[in-house]
Amino acid sequence: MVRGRLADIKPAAVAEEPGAGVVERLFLAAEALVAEHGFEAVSSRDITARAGANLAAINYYFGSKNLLMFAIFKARAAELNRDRAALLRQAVARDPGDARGILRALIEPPTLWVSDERKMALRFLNRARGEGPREIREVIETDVRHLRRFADALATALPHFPREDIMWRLHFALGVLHHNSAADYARLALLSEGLCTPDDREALLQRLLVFIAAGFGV
Amino acid sequence: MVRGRLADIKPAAVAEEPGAGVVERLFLAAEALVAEHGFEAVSSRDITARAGANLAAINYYFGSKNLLMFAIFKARAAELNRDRAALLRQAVARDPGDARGILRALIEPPTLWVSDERKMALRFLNRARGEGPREIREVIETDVRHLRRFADALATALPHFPREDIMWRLHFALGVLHHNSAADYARLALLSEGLCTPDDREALLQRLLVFIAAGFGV
DNA sequence: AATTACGTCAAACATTTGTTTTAATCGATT
DNA sequence: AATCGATTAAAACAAATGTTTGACGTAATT
Repeated sequence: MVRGRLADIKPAAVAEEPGAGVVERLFLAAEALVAEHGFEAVSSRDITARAGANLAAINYYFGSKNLLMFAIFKARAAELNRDRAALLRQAVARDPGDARGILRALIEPPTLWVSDERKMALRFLNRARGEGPREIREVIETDVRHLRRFADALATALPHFPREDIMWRLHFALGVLHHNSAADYARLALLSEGLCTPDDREALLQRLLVFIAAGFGV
Repeated sequence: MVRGRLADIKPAAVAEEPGAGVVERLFLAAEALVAEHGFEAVSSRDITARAGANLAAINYYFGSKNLLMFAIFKARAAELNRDRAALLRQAVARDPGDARGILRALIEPPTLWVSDERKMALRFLNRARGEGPREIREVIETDVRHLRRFADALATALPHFPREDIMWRLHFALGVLHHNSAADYARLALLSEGLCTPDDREALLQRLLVFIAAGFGV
């Protein structure tokens, strides 16, 4: 009786082919369902039905429903952080004093993730922040290593800023970025009478960069 | 057999005295519990236990648990909107071209709501945005009348801005404001190594105003 | 005093949830 | 071919959920 083989799972190896393994299908089904309907609205039965798997599959392969969610979160958060870290490295290597480049490294990945799978990943991560299981939210709250890289880079680029200022503004900038769910865009589209849509991602990236960089005075 | 007396309820009349009526106690208990633990973590039994009421009281007085949540949401959202609208009126009457004053009207109420009851109300509203029942989220998405007042005022104050720009920046500004849960502050405190805490509300208001006004170029 | 409406209470209801169990099935290796 | 481990399948499980019921008491009204 083998159970809870979480250690064996390679979360990055997620294929989209319909004939993919059960583990991948569960991963993608859970991610898409949560992205669309939220954590609480998605049951184990919904996930296994969409994945074409048996109800027991989640517990067999992941140990529990929450561990499945945690695996998805870890995989997607790692992808996002990796993209951001790479851009941050490039920006700092190019010019350590270019605060705008550093901010762009923070903004660009979530803004330009536009493939279907990536969109789902982003919406999953966005939801996880507020609705996700306690284990996930704790990681988000307590693991600040990724953000500290940006804080340090910004402190170097803006030596005249007190560190407290850097932190607060970084906090505000993250607020802008997290406020990017489909629901938020729906309200914006309604408010602007269809004038503002998130379709043109390059334009959105520019708007975000201009707004946030202005907040940093650069 | 009388049931679902929602129409009779005056949500604004919320007293804090321990001897208050069952309706008020249910209202405050549900609000506080949701503020602290989130919508999904709070059951009807939790609420009635905290309110010192019978399990059936929620359905008797409000018709259902969701209608109770909706009543709380309506009451608190109305309070917040009323405060903001009053400040907006004053700001525009003082100087229709003062964009910063308009933005302050948007920022000040949620930032200076510091009494225990008000803090609970804010955390409830913040949670409602993402985790709340569908009915609440639909109202948030579709009822943009309140925001449109600010958009119009900003458009008047900043005539050289294309309306699209106003809308996007207002959208970004709301992102900053919504990003104000206890969890977010916990992460900020950790990230800044205790440097940044939301205790000094006047200072926080100033920081928010500076950041957002800069985003509007004013 | 009788009646009526209102409020409270404990109990039960029907669902749905995540998880576990037990058996059957498949596939490769011996 | 036989065996053994890994996977799938169906069923059952216990716990928790929101809601409803019907009885009981009480206070006001007729």
